[in-house]
Amino acid sequence: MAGKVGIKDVARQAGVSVGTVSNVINNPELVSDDTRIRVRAAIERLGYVRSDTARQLRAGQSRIVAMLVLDLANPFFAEVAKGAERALRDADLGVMVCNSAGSTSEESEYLSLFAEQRVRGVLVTPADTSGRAVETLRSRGIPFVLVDRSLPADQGCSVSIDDVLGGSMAVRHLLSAGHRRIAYVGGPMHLAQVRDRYAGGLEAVREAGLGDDAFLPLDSDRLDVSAGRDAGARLLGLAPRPTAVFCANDLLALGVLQSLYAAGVRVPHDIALVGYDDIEFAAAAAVPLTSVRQPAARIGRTAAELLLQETDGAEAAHTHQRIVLQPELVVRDSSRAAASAPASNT
Amino acid sequence: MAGKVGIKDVARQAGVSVGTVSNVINNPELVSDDTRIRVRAAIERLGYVRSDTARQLRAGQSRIVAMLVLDLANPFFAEVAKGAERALRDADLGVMVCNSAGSTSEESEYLSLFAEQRVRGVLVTPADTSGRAVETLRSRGIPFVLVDRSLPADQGCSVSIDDVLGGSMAVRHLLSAGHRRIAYVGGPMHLAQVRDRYAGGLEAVREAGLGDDAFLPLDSDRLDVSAGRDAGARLLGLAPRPTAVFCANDLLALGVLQSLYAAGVRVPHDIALVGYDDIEFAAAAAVPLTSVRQPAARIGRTAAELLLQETDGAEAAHTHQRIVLQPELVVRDSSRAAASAPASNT
DNA sequence: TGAACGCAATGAAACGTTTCAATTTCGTGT
DNA sequence: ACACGAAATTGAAACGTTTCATTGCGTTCA
Repeated sequence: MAGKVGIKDVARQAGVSVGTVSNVINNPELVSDDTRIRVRAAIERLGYVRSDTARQLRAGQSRIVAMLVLDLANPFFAEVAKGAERALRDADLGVMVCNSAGSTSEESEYLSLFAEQRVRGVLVTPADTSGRAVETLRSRGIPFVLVDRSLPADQGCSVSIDDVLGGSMAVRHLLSAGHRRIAYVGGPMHLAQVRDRYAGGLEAVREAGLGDDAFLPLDSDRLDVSAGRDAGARLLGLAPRPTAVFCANDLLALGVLQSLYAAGVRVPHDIALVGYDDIEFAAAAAVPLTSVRQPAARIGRTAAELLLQETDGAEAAHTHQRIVLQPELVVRDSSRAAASAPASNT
Repeated sequence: MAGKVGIKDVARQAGVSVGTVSNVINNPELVSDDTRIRVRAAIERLGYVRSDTARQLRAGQSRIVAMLVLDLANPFFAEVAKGAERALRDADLGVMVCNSAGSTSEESEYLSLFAEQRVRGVLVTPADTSGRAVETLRSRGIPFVLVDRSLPADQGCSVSIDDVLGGSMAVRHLLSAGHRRIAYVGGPMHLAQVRDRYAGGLEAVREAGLGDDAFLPLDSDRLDVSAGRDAGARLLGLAPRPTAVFCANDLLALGVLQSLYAAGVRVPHDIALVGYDDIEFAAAAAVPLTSVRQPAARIGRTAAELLLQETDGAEAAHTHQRIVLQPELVVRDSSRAAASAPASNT
C-alpha cells in the first residue's frame, strides 16, 4: 500500500499545504499545535515515509558516508568500521561500508559509485599508493579522510598509525631476542601499509649494524590467512631457514602459523613469529601471537569525527589534519625466547 | 571545480539539448555518431558526473541494496557480506552494509533509514524474532530476503541453514563421545539462531533417552569473544561441572576456550568444546575447534540472487523461495576423545 | 513533385522534496 | 473600530535527471 505516498497526499489528507507538512517535519516550532497534531495524524494514517532521495536532490548532498576498506573480512577493518559507524550514527548519518579487496580497479569503481551517489564524504583506506584515489576524490570535490594511511596536512585529513615505527618495534624485538635472519611476509608491495612496515623493519636491522639481507622480504599477493599459508610453505623451502618471521598483518601470521605447525616446525622454538594489528583472534591462536597493536575503533571514530568537522563545520574554516597514532607491541608466546638460543641449531 | 556540473551544462557545451545528452548516456544507439562523440567530449571536458540522486527520484528506486547483519565483526557475517557483494556488483548495484549489533532498536532505526533511502531491496538477518522486521519491510513494500533465517515461502524469500539440524549434529557428536552433561552457551535467546541451535541440541539429548537437564543452557547477552570469556568463567563455577560445552557460535567458543585455559582446565581432556560457523580462525585456535560449518559466502550469494530475481525479474511473476542449506560438522581437537596427546591437524 | 516514412533531436513535464517571498490570520494597544 | 506587527500558512520555484510526444529534415517511393 505504501511506497507511493508523497508529501502532497499527506497535505491533502490533513487539509493543509505541502509547505506546512514540510515544516511539521523539519521545523515543528513554526507550526501551530493544532495543525501539527493534525498533520502528524495524517502522516501516521497514510504511513508516509519521507523520500530522502528528493530531499537530497534539493540539498545537493546525501546523508550517507561511504567507507571503503581493504578487506571487510579482516577483523581489524571490521573494528575500524564499527568505530566509525558509531560516531556517524550519532550525527544521524548512514554508513555504506564497501570492500575494495585491495584491488585498484574495484577501488576506482566504488569511487565512481560514491560520486554518482553524491555521498556526504568518504572514509577510505586506499589500495592505490600512487595517490590516484586521493586525486580522484579531490578533483570531484568530495570530502574525504584517509584511514590507516597518512597524508601531508595540506592535501587532506588523515588518521594513521606510524607503520614504520610499528615495523621497527617488531623487528627490534626479534633482534633483541637474538634473531639474525628474519623474514618479512607482506602482501602486495604497492600497499603503503605493507611497504612502511617493511621499511621500519629494515631500519631496525640497519640500526643493529646488520646487512639488508638479514631482513628477507617474502611477497604474498593478498593479506589473508590463505596467503599466509602459502607464504609459510615457501618459507620452509628457504635455504638457510630464517629463525623469525614478521608478518604484515595477523591474518598472514595465523596462516604462516598453520603451515609451520602442519610441517612440525615449532613456534617459537624453531621459528619466532610476530604479527600486526592485534586482532582479537591473535591472543586465541594455537600459539598466542605477538603482535603490533593498532587502536582500531579509535582510528575509525577519529576519522569519522574529522570528516564531520570538515562537512558540517564552519565550512571554509576547516583545516586539514594529519593525525598519527602510536602502535604498541604486545608480546605473547609466539616470540618469547624459548629459554634457549634460537640462533643456529640443528 | 566539479560538483556543480549538471546535464544542462554539458548540453550547452556540446550545443545540444538535455534530452540528447541523456540519450547519449542511457541510449547511445539513438544518437548519431557525430553528436555522440561531441557530447562525450563535453562530458569529459567538464568532468560531468551523473547525479544518481536525481535519476533515482525519477525512477522511484535506487541502485543500492542494503544489508543488515547481526555483527559486522563476526567473520561469518563478513563472509556472507562478501558473497552478497560480489553478486550484487555484477548487477551494477551498490551494497550498504550495516550492523544492527543484535539490537532491535538499532535494527528498526536502520530499517527506517533504508525506507527513506528507497533502497532497491534489503538483505537482513533479523535481530527481532517476533517478525516485526519482516512486517515493517512488507508494510513498506520493500523487497527483502532473509539471511541465515528461515521464513514460510508465502511470506517472503529466505536463505538459511538448518540450525536445528546443526545443533543436533553438534550435540549428537558429543553424546557419542560419552558426554552426559553438556552446557549450551548461547547469546540472547530472542535470536532465532540461538534458539534453534539449542532446540536441536535438546532434540539430540532426548533422542538419547536423557533428561533435559543433560543439556544446560547458559545465557550470554552477546555473541562475541568477550561474552564467551564471561560464560567460561560462570561455567567453571557450576556445581557438577559439565564435561562438554556447545557454543552458539565460534566467537563464544573461542572466548570460553580462553577462560578455561586461563583457569588451567584442559580442552578437550577436562572439557570438550564445539563451536558453530567454522570461521577461518576456528582451525587456528589454541586448540583447533570442532565446529558446525555454514557455507557463508554461498548464503550471501544466494540471497543476493534471490533479491535480484525479485526486483529485476518478471515483476509479478516472482514467487518467493525458502532455501535451506545443510550444515556440516567439522571435527577437530577440541572435542576429540582425549586419551592421548592430540596430533596436528589442518 | 508530393506523400510518406524514418531517424535525430528537441523541449517540457514529472519525480518528491525544501525554501522563501508573499499572503492571510490573529492578537493587541490605542 | 483601526492599524499594526507577529505568527501561521500558502504556493510556486528549484534541485538534476528521464521520458515521451513533437518537430525537423533528409530519403525513398509512387
